[in-house]
Amino acid sequence: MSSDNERSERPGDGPPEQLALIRETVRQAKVPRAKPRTWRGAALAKELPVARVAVNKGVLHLDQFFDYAVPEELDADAQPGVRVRVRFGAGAHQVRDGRREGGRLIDGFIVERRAESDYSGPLAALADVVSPEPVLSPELLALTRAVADRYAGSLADVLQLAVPPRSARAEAKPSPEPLPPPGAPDVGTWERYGRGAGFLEALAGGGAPRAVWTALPGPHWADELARAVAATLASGRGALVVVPDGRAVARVDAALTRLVGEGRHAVLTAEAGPEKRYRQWLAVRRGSVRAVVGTRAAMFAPVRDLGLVAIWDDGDASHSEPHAPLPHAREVLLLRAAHDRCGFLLGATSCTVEAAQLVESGWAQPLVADRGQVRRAAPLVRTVGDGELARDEAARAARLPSLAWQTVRDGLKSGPVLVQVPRRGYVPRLACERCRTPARCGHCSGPLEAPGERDLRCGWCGRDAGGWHCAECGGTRLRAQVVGARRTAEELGRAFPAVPVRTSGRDHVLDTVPGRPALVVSTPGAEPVAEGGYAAALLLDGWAMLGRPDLRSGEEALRRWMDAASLVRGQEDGGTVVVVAEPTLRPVQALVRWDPVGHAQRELAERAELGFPPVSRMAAVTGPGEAVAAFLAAAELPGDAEVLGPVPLPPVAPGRPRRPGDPPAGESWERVLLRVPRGNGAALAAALKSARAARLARGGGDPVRIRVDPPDIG
DNA sequence: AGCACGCCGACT
DNA sequence: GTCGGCGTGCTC
Repeated sequence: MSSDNERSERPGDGPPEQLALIRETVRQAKVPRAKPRTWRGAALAKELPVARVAVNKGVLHLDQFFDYAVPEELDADAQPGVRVRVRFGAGAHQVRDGRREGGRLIDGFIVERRAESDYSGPLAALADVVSPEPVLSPELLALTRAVADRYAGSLADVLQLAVPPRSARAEAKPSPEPLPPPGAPDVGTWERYGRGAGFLEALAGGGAPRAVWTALPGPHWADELARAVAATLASGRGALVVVPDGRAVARVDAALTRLVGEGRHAVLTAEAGPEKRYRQWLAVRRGSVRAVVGTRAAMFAPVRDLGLVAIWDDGDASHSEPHAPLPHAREVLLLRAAHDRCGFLLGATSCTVEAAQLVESGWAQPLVADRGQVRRAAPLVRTVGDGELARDEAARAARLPSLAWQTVRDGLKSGPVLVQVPRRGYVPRLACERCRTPARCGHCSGPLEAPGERDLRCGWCGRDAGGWHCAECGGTRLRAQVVGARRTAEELGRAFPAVPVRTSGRDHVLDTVPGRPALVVSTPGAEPVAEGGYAAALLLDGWAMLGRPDLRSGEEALRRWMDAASLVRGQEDGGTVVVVAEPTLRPVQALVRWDPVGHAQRELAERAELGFPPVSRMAAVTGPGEAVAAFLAAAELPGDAEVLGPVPLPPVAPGRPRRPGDPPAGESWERVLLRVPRGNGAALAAALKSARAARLARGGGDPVRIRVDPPDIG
């Protein structure tokens, strides 16, 4: 490539034939040699002439380091951690016109300078040092290695996630001088939690406490996170906070600025352009700022002397990285906490089973408020079951129960009222209009769907269900069990014509709304914060959330309800929430009692009984049936690994957004689940990795997809 | 992934 | 005899 020639022929480079070094012909190279080659005749670095390079190529069986010779001209710049270009490929040994030809130029990172190589063949020379900026520190290398191993992925894939693309302009700018550590903050609203003050003190005193924090509902969580960061900064160490989205970043950023001023922390989000992002990242890497708040990509931020890693709302799906090897921010931060022996804080209004397990295993202490605090902060929650709804004549006409109407009407007297509706695109579950029995397929009992206005078919087997009648009451009319955001907004708007209606959803997310009476219709996750809190909330998406046949559906429904209900005033201030869902269901009861931890503990106990994650570690292998079978036959799985399946994967329903791991359109794939006891996850990942490497090396058959911690086990 | 080496059939 | 098919294996 011409650009390469330009590089290697720039002034200051040695003569190409010298760079070509030490290379005898390929034929001679085949002759067995007793000793490694010497660098006869080549102008090489005098000290440590070998650079060990992590080659940035995602191919799995190349997941190893390669040694290159360091030419004298590159000696000064070729330090550990810098980006380099190297020739890589079978042609790299060819010598033509005294210059090494062939082999593609690819990117990599120097991980180490050494005196000699343990590779027996002749070494090629580094083609170039891209920049003298050492971006891959030993700590970041160790972390990315650990993440790759945890997820049976390659180091190169993880490096791609961890090290942002270079921007020469950003590198040219010097980062600002670091500010001295701030003073330790006072406890603020952490006093509401039993061990909250002690947790902050431990951080400020240089300790490494680990906690799962169940945040009280209300607006204080961002400030409380910021105080944990400030306490860590006060100890002279760095801190890292990962939150689900840009709105949450902005809240923590603002709280942190109030607490420690500007210049002590960096914000890392995808929203900033690549150059700005790299500039912020460099400021962190260079030690100019000691604290980071950001979205999931920030989980790899190279914070110096890490004293605390924190994650907010770990149940939020955006903490799952959608690029290979699909790591989850919580798991990456757990690896960092273990590796760096730093503090760990997992906070959420609700509670995932994984969080409950960190407490149950004794690894983390719980940070919870007592029931009195909870009662003060949480709204009054009331339920309307579907049966009740069906018997309620007024509700049938208006599609909303009278309790809900009453709550909205009362709430609007004193402030804004939040209405949480399912996201558009959720396929509404259909039910008998008269008795509310879910409509099921006569052949396979799958749920019925109405993709068009008129069509009616089974969501599992696809059979037409035109002549449906209710198996319970003989009714022939159906209703959607959830109502769309727009229609609900319209109806409520018509019912309260004097009140403004605002909507917040995917296309257009409101950040805040004023404290005046208004109807605020929002999809889950997009709820704006109301000044002074909402007077009331109506949670209408219960059917959509709980109807899904997913292990997490209960936890997920509770999380979304609690996130919305947290924006409502406490019950002392009249805050009321009405949830339209069957009151006997476990997540509904947990919402009424405001007991997310108890819910997670019960889920965890159930998973333990069934051998489900996180009590066990699972991995999914998917692909064409023969490929999955061949892969399993060749893999040397750990002795205690259970093989579940294979089962055919349901084809991707038309219209459903594609997720990573979905088969290509039109293909039918199979899936096998592999299960090992907790603690043997590393062995399982290693076995999967070497099996895939062997398969790729042989070039045999269709590739399979491997997913550690599959999210959607039935 | 590329790319070269190597051991088999049709051509000057 | 030699050119070239693409099966197999390596890349510092």
